[in-house]
Amino acid sequence: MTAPPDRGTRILEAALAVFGRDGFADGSVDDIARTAGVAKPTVYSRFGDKGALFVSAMALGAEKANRRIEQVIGELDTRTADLRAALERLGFALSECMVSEEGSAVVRLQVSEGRRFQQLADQDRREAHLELLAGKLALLSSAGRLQIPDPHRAARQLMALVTADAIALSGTGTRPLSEDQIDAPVRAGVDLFLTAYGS
Amino acid sequence: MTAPPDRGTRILEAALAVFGRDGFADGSVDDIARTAGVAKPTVYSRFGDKGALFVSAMALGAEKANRRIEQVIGELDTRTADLRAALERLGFALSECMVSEEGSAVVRLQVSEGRRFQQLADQDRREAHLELLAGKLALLSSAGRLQIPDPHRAARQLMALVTADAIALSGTGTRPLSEDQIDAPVRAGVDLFLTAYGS
Amino acid sequence: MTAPPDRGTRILEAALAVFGRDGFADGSVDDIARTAGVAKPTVYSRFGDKGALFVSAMALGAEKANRRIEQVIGELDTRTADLRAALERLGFALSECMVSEEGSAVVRLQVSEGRRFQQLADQDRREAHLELLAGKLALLSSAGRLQIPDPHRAARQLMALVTADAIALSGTGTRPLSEDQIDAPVRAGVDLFLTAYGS
Amino acid sequence: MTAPPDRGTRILEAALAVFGRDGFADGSVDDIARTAGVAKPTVYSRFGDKGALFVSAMALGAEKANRRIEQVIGELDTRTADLRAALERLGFALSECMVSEEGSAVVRLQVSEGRRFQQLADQDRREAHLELLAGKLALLSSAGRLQIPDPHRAARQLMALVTADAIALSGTGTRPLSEDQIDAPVRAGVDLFLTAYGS
DNA sequence: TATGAATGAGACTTCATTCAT
DNA sequence: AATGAATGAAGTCTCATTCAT
Repeated sequence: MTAPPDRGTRILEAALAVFGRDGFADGSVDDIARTAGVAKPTVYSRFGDKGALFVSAMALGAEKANRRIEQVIGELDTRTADLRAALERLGFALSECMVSEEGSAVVRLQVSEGRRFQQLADQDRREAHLELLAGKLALLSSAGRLQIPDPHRAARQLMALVTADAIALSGTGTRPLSEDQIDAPVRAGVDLFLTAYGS
Repeated sequence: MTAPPDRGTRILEAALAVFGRDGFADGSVDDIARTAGVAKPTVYSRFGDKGALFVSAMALGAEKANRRIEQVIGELDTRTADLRAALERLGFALSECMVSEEGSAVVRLQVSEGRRFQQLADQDRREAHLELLAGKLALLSSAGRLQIPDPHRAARQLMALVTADAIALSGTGTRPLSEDQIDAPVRAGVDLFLTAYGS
Repeated sequence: MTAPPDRGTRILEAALAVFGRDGFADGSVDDIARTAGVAKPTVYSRFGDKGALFVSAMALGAEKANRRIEQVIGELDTRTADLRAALERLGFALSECMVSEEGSAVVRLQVSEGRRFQQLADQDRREAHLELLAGKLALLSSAGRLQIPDPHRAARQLMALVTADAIALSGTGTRPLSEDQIDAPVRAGVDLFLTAYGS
Repeated sequence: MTAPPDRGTRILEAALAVFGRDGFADGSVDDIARTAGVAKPTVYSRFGDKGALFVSAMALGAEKANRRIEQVIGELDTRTADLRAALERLGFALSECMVSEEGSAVVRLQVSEGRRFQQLADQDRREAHLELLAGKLALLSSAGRLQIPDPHRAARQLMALVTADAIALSGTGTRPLSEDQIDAPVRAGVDLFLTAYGS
């Protein structure tokens, strides 16, 4: 299916892996070039300098993470019979996005390097995701399954309720979580959400 | 009032400032020593090496942050007439803890260096804070002001609802927030909380 | 005649000179790089670290010294008319090898760093030299010029007799010797040798 | 018997041990002070600086080594029935002096630091030892047991013959020797000596 | 265009040496 | 006289970056 990635992509993937593992300052361009199987000057001629390479690599990483989140939200079936179960599935999947190896690496790098590279903020499509989720909730409200006066606000709240604990408990992906450590907060969050907004 | 801090403390304060500004890898011991007004070997003879210095500095930073959070939670008056206002004040104050210059620096460093320095996890007293908050909620429940079957669970949820947006919107303290960006989510969070758990 | 030596060789020559002058611990890589006319990282990328550089430099030094000794022994003419004179020439030359600037530097470094760098022992071709000399003595014995039951043993003895004093008197190359300080022991040594093994 | 050594002596012993183990450059004053159980400034106030301390420590070490050698030579019984055995015993004992832990350490330091500290040459009583041995040989010659025209010269030769191999084979005390590696050259050396000078 | 080799700058760390007590 | 703590200087090593091929 996937064609063998070209040089540029290979470099970005390598950069993402190395920066994700070692951080920006400790991730070495040498290491990246070696991992990508190219010579160092190739990296420089393609991407300028380490900072630009980092921003490009993060664009790739954020893109992947964003797509995954969008897919997860997209899969919320607003016409399901069992709404609670559907919301819980959404919550599990979102938590998984946050604590997964790759997902959490991107988050960690955004947090730790957000100050130095303000551009990283532009790569974060959080607002878009909330918009998407708000749309779903609005549909559920229209259908009379929920009573939601402000869907955007509800979307933010649902997101916070189902992901906050996974992030905190895992140390932003640093420590592995048991199934229950993910499940319990999600179920509790959905429960609270339905209590407040349920019809 | 406060006596001039001794050398050891001055070094830790300097380390916290420098690491908070530049991160662990890019924060230089030279810079820390200069900031503390001591010679570099003094730093080494006191703290061993850069990693140990970092852990010690983070202990100081976490201690400060923890104390502040504990104080904020402690100030929640469970016998207030206006419960909503009291919870909102709590939410504002907690958000402020997370996005403040020093508080967010500690959080960023915990996130970015948590992998390299697993000890940082031990400095995080999140569970203790939640216990404290759960106690307050249990009191409110006993007093009939709220209906809370599981106070620990409710504490987690309240914490998530009132702080998640401030953290996300500020880029973990990286970008300044308008008053409203803090207030609105807090008010919404408290509202949801009271809707679900209110008597 | 000799082409300008390449970078690697220049570095090794410089290292040998610096280590020979200052010892391993006090010989600085900075100094070596400057002497070789290259930048410090060039040294590191070529040779790994200071220890490996030292071992490589010693390999070069030992190689030179060994070749010289082998040549000296090789030049012993077993068919000469004046055997005493030939053996004395050999003794002078060997002594010269031991107390010469470069030769003694190698010896000093082998002695002082032999513990830390056990590999240095492998660079010492003393046994090979003795084998060579033993062969010559065996020839002389076969020709009836000497009566030598055990040529290896005799080779060791001759070597000891003609070099021990030069080494000791010069402080392993540390102090200059007068002609006579070299000549007298050599002559005495050869004399003893011929007295014992002469036909 | 021996009173508990005073502070000064304890420092010198410690210095000798540390320098002997690590060399002059790598032997640290900190380490010496710790080993001696005193504070660093005590070392400085007593001995001036590291170089002076080294020279003093070497004086102690050389003194010990010299005394031992003098005792060994002194024990050569010129009226023994079995002269060969007596000379061999002398040779073994001298070899042992050269390759023993402490003896070889002193030799290595003299070799490696002889250039920097020319004073070390004055601590070497080699000529005195040879004089002592020459006296013994002269007695043997007078008694008709040996035919020695020049006792000083013979002393030098005997010394070289019986110690050179032990020193070379052990890498100046760096590598352990088997019994035979010491014995064989000594026996061979004495044999040669007796062949040449025996009556 | 891709690379092997080179470099300037700077980081961490250690040590001999000295104050202040 | 002895010490705990402090420091200036220096050394090894690494890295982002650039020539020359």
